[in-house]
Amino acid sequence: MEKILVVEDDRAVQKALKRLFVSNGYDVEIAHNGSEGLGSFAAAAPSAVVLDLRLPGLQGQEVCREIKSRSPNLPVVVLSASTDVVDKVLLLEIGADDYVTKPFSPKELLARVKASMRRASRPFTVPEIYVLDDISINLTKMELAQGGKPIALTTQEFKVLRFFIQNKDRVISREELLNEVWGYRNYPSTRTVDNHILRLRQKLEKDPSHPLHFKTVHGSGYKFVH
Amino acid sequence: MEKILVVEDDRAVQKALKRLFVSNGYDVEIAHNGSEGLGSFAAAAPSAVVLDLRLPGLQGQEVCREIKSRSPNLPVVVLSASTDVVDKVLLLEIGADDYVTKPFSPKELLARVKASMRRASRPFTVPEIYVLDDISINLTKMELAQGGKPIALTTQEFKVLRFFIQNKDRVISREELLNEVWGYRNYPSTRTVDNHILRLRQKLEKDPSHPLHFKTVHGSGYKFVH
DNA sequence: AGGCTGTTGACAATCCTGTGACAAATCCAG
DNA sequence: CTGGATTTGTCACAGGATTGTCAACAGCCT
Repeated sequence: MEKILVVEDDRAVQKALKRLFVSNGYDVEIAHNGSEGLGSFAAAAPSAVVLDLRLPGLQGQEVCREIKSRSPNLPVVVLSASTDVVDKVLLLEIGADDYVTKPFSPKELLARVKASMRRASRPFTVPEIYVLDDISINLTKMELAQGGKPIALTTQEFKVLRFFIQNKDRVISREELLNEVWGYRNYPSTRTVDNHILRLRQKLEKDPSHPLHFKTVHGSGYKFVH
Repeated sequence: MEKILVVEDDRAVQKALKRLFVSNGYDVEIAHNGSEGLGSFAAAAPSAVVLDLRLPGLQGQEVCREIKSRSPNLPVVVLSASTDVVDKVLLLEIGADDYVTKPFSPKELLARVKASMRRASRPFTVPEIYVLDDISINLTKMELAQGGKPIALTTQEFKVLRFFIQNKDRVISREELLNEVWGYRNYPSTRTVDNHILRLRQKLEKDPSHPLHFKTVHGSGYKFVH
């Protein structure tokens, strides 16, 4: 069974989190402060960490940084009070995978933890440069080129493309795509997804009306094949 | 949020159960008698049912049997007075997953309900690729192939196929299939099921008029064998 | 303001599904 | 065994749901 480490000093929140995760089939390990958290992290080998940024003693940020330096792929979801200035740059800097502001809905927290674990468990390492027919896709530089000539993709288009490459052969529902690429906050209509697929087809497929790579799976979503 | 259907005529017990489950993070639907229970069961799509065996009107046993015939995997936990002769054979016969005798401790009931839900949610592990004669069925990619050539299945057809594979050797009634594949909301006619079986036979059987895998069990439903 | 991006809504095209009708098979009572 | 009743197999079709596509709009950054 997958184990989740909860680092949190507030007893009431501890209890609520424990109940939430246990009732959803996870093991839970509780740590009351930062140093205890680091100890448990080493001893318990959790699959994910839920970390309150406001901790007595060793600061939450430090704990996060430390965990991430030792296990870069272990997902860490951060809790923060809504009054805190949650700076995305800070979160990025300390290596958090996601964050939730208190008060949070249990469902949302659970969804985020699950999502981060799913991302982390994807061992499929995608090469830096992915070659699709005569198009080369540089996933880190966010550049595409076809026969020496660059192909322009917008940021969003690129995110969608990358997600499809990372999940090639798997049927992706519009909902999953919205969750994973757009994030939980934004929820544009599903029509948006279709349009992005349309643009990717127009830019990447030889014959956009008979796509070879971006297949539609009627009633389910889309699938990238190669 | 997971919903629990409580079928119980005693107001006091209703209240206690509702409090118990709600305070532990579940949704609760109350039905006061058997026929109401069956109605709620169809409408509310609960994750578990707590059922008092002593009901006015339609007997509790009948309700349990009925629920189980429609959704064999839905956990049903039975309440019975301690003076009742609780026969384990009877419970088995009507399909109950567990039982608790009154007076019961809330903690124990909760634990049993949770346990039965956990058991039920454990998905029958099916290999990712299922091989049926010369057809390979990739259950995650939603792809079928026969001798290198792909076989096209619609989403609905695929869902039906997956359900049969997951329940191989078991006789599936049309009603159960409608519940499990189509969902509680939609209720197309049972003729629909026959047509989907027909299509699966045409696509997957060597001789569709003499099916080797999708057997019909006259008067009961269908059975997938392999 | 002006250009670029992302999103939305409308409409058409396409695909899928449920339904009913009839034929075939099966069951059952006599 | 036999005939009628019930259940199932099979087909074609219409309506509905899903998707492709386009144009226009809103938001943002410069």
